[in-house]
Amino acid sequence: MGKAGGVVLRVVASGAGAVVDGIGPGGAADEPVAVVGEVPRSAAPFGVVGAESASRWTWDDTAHWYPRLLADGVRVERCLDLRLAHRLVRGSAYAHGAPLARVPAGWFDEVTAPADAATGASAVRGQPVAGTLFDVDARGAASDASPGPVAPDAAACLAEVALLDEAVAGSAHPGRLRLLVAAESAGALAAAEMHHAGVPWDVAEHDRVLSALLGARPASGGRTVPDARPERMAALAAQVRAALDAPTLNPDSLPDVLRALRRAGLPATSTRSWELRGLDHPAIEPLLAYKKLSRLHSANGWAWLDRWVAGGRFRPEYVVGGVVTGRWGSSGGGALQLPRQVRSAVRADDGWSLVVADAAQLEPRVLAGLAHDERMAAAGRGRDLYQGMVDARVVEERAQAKVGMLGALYGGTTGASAAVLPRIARAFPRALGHVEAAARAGERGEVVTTLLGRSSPLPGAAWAQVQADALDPEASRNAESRARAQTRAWGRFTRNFVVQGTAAEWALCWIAEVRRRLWRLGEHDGPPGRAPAPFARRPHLVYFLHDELVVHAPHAWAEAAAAEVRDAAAEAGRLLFGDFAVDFPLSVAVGDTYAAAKGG
DNA sequence: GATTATAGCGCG
DNA sequence: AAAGCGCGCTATAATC
Repeated sequence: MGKAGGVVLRVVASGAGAVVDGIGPGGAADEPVAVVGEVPRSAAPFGVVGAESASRWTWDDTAHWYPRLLADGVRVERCLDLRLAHRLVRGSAYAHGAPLARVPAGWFDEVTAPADAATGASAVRGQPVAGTLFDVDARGAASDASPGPVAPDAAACLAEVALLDEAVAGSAHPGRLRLLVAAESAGALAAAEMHHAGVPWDVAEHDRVLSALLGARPASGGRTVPDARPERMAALAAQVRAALDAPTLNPDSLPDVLRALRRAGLPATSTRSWELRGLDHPAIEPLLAYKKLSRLHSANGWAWLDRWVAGGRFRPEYVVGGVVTGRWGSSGGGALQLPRQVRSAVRADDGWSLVVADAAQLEPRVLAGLAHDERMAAAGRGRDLYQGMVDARVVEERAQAKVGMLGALYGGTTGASAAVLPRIARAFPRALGHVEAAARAGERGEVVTTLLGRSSPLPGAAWAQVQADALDPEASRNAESRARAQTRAWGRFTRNFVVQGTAAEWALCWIAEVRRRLWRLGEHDGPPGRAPAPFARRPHLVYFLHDELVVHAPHAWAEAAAAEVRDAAAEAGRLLFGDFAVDFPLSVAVGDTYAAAKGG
């Protein structure tokens, strides 16, 4: 028995592949804890998974360990990800006085662990890393050049647990921080599981979409042809060249295009689509069409398909905590930017369905809860929030509500948004007051914090320098206006941070609840599908996009899964806002493809 | 020749 | 028709 912070630890097995399991004194504040130094090839023999589902696996980095377990078909119910927890708690204004905040930056402060690339690559093929499991951990002993921080061993993990426990217990909001850490950790599990399961991808359908829009695929066999554009793109390029009387124009070269436009007498200052749309010239239409197709071709065309889809699955890497606000990032294939054009290629396996859910007006609803704005919460209760604003006579039309609300969240100061902002401010003074306060704090260079305790970064040294320059008595007007612009920009960032960040917390709770509930549904007794173990007979998450998720479920279980997704959203709202009632309605659709389910 | 920066556009 | 926030990715330009 060892004691670390308020957590009692019990050694289950030790040595190479050490697993340390433990049970805390009880209560939500002292969850059972397991610390894993190294994970054995299959952890099932240790009996800490499944049968003892109350255990909370604790490890340095979910993204490093969990893919190996999943490759063995092992699912972990709960975990504490020390790296994610460290970054959250250390950076949180709620815990600013703790010793944790003063330890020197080390391995736990890295955004992503160096060896993750290899782990991810192996998981892409659904195979465990052969022969490396008990080898020297490559993360600390990096091949050559820069050594970097050393990966923590079990003792370092235990020390980290103690520091975290102390910091959270002594923080301004221990309950919120615990929920945040648990939700972030659960998100890491979900992210690894989604990578493992993959998005079911219909390559033939994707190819049909591309061929229909782009025309015949250019021959790629043999050597590369210099001007090997798909048929439709080549035709449009020819039209643009003809219209601009520029026979050698490369439509992919921005300076080239800009020069040609100006030579044609057009007042273009850039080649951005929205600017081109305002110009009147026969070259514009084919140029815009070309750019649209070019984007599809380069970002999500055949090359993308070849590179990112294998075995009927798209397996992006989700980067939990990869965005300052707490949203996830992604790497590999642009998972969070899948254009609508190709979403029909996301297709359930035979005998399976997709449940596609997205949270309606998530950010404004979160703001209502965050600011305890009862009138705003009421406007969204049981209905579309923007329609509710029309019904309450805040604005005349739904579109005004939407554009005005977005302006409030982002700090818009111009156009239609600014025009309706005063009416929204009058109707919802608490909500608007909350984001205004966040903006003012940011303008003063202060930190702002989400509901559960994720704090914004401080502006960098360059920011301070610009501010200092402007205070110089001999500062130019230019320097002053630069400083002012920068101040306002940081205010817009912190204004949005509290809302986007708290919305990300809601989404983490949602996805955590969904994965827990889906697993509880149990195994379907039909034949196994094409999903890898442990999900072959179970509904499972396959895609997550900020306020939207997709579940892949055996056909007969799709409706049950959809119900769980809805209930999970309500639960997420309760977890964040407790007794303050805010509705979080979802649009949920069950269908064969992502596009169909979205009504597109 | 290899790297880094930029413009532009996809998503929420 | 876009602005105001947050991202990732690609092709090309610029730079070493």
